[in-house]
Amino acid sequence: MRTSDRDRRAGRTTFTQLKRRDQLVDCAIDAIAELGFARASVGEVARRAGVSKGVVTYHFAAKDDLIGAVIADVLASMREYLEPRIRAADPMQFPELFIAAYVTEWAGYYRTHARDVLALVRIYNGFRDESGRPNPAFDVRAEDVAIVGRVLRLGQDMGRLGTFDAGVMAALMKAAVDDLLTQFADNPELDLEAYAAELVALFERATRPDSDTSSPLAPA
Amino acid sequence: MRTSDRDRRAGRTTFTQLKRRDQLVDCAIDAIAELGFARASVGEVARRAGVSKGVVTYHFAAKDDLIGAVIADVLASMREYLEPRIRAADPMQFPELFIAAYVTEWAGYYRTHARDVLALVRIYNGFRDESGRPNPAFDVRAEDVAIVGRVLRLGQDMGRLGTFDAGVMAALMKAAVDDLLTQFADNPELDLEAYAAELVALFERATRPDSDTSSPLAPA
Amino acid sequence: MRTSDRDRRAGRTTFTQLKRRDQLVDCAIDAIAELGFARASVGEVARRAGVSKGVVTYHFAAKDDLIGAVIADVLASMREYLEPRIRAADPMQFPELFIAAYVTEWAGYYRTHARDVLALVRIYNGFRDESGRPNPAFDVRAEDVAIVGRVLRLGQDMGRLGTFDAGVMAALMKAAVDDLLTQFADNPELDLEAYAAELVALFERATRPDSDTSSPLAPA
Amino acid sequence: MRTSDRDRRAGRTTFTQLKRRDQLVDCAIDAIAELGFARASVGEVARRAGVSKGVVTYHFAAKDDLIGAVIADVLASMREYLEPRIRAADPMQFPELFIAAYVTEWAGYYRTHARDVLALVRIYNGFRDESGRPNPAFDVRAEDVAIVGRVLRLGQDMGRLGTFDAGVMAALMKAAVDDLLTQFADNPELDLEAYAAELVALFERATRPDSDTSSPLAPA
DNA sequence: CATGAATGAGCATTCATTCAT
DNA sequence: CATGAATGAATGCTCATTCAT
Repeated sequence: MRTSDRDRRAGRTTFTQLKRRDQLVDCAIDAIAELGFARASVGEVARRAGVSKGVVTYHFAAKDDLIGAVIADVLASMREYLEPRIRAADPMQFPELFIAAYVTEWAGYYRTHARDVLALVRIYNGFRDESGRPNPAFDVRAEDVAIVGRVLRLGQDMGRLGTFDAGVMAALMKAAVDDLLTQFADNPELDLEAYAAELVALFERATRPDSDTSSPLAPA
Repeated sequence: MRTSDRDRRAGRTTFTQLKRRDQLVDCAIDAIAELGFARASVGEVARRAGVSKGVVTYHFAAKDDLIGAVIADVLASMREYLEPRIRAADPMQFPELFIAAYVTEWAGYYRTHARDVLALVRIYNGFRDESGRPNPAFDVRAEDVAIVGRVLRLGQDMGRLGTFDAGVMAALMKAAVDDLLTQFADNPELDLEAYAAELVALFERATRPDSDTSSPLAPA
Repeated sequence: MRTSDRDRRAGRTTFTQLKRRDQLVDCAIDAIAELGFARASVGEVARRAGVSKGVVTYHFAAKDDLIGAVIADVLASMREYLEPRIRAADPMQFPELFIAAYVTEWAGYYRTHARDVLALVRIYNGFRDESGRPNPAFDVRAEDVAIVGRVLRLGQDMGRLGTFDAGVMAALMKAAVDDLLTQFADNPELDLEAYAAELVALFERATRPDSDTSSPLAPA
Repeated sequence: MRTSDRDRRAGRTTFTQLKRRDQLVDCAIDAIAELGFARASVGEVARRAGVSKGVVTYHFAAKDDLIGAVIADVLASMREYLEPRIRAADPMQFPELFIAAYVTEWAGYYRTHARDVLALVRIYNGFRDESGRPNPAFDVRAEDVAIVGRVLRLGQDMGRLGTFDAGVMAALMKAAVDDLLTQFADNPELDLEAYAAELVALFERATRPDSDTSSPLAPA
């Protein structure tokens, strides 16, 4: 996914190219996370990579392509980390366990990749095209929330989760982990695990089966 | 609060001045909400106001002063709307009702002032000084979360709210209303009241007294 | 000399007008001496006068007119101070005493009017029109040097001064008092009288009759 | 000395870079000498160089760096010309010859480099930072005067020069050559050699051993 | 592949000037 | 007379982009 669009020559992608591209994407992530989207200029990225500005232009026809590569890269890294871990919780079988897995694994990801996600958030917040629309790469965000919503709905159908609007709950779970990242970025001392545990407890209370009706009054 | 700093002599502020300042602040809010912080240049604000760039400079010595005026204005408007309404819920007496009031009133505010809060969020996300620190005007944000936390803790002490980390819950409530704004901005068709009602239900489930122990089993 | 050119109504010049003009010229002198010619904007002058920018424009059609007034004012003040004092030395009768008078009186003038002359010098150095030519008001400078030269030549003709190029000597005397001002501006502790005395001694040595040849050996 | 500060990596400076930098410094000198410091904008310098404004920014991060380069360049050129020539007069052995060397060589330098020194003087007069202090690069000026003073004092100690305040005399010598430059700039027809010769004669008269007391009484 | 050089648009800001009230 | 308001040109600077080598 890091191969230049201008790579006319029969899809060839040399090893050097790949290395350079990755390095540039990496430096871009650093710059964006550290300085914010606005201050992360092409020149700054080149400086951090120790190369000339032209190199960036060579590998990415336009700055937007570099940003796109950052987005794609971070999204891929997120997927690579989260998907197997969440799948391991077997959400289709145990949707009620999915909530804990979702929150916990996001927190786990932040522990090692806060910088990357921070860059992603900075781009999400800072980048609008001329019409004011956000980068289409972020449609994936909405999709993710939709998936979470479907899992929650499944849990409800299975009677393992209580009554609530699955869409709202899914959006809130996303908002919760987003906010956790922001807090972590502002305060690196934050205990991610403890915070995540609190969130899990909180969401479990909010989603557990409706005890009132099924009820402790019923015979054991 | 929109009176020029350069108006040293006798604090005089003419009506015209006030009107222009308000107009400029208004156009700045529009521009920021629509185009994002980065694209909301002084020239763009002037264009929207139908005046020359110099007018902006005349009323606001520097762009930061304009942004500061936007922040101050929106914060003041938020306070003016929210404070009496939330106070009316008498959070000191009925902390458990505060949650509903908090979420509902924020949603109500968004119905008429989404644009303003959106601008505020855009500034919050887009503005970093050279050291990367956010605008100090936003310390108020942390304070607000702290206040919510204190109310929740009070409710716990009064036995009206269950066991949970009040700080985490307060942060999540803030994140929830922030996210609601973002969704509303992306989709103006969103039913704010319905969404808010879901959030209220959700947070009430998550914060209600621990039924297991206090318990319906106890004699009437 | 401080009356506005745009004073259309039958040459009338009210007292208030005069006072304002003088005040503005004064503030302009302050601003130029303190901040340099470039930073002495119309707005700055107005600020120092405690009036609006429009007042300056009202009294001086253009900024150049204000600068012209400053030049004229300071030149007039210099004349008023120096002319009678130097005339008192009776240069036509005693050209050899003129040198001491010239240097001493300039130094004396600086003691109370350094600020004014400093402003003049700043204008002289900072002001060029589009073609790069200095303000024509400074032709007076060359005239002054010419006059000094004539006095020196007279002294030579009278045998009271030695052999030297009167033009060069006159220019150097001007350069000497100019330099004295600069040094005084940089270091207000400078002892003007002592410095002037040294200069006088120096110039007397350089201009005294050629002792070797005309000589004390010659019969009375 | 004209190498960019932004050229961190391995101090590499290409030939082209050097040429462009020199050209820009040259054009800056021209612009400043011709139009004065205030009117010598970055755009003007670029126009004279026949390049876009961005080129100047590319080679000099800020305008101050360009000005700094002009100062450094001209000072270096002055040193390169004057130092060996004045040293050749062996001022430590013959301080009385130093005066002639000093004045003559400055005049000689002006013949080919008036434009450069003029630019330097324009900068000296036009550049103040916000606090009103002149550019620290000009401390060298005071140092030079101090050195001249020391040579004069040495001459006095050796009995080769008369009684006078060496500091005042040194300052006047500097003022004299400065003034010579100004006159030459205003009038390119000026005979530098002749003028310098007059100055030399003048200063020799002013500094020669005190003949009155020691001497004409002595036997022929 | 990589570089340095150059470009030009855009930005915030300063400032002299104009003008209605 | 005086003011506040508005204008528009110019300035220093940043930056994405282009290109010859």
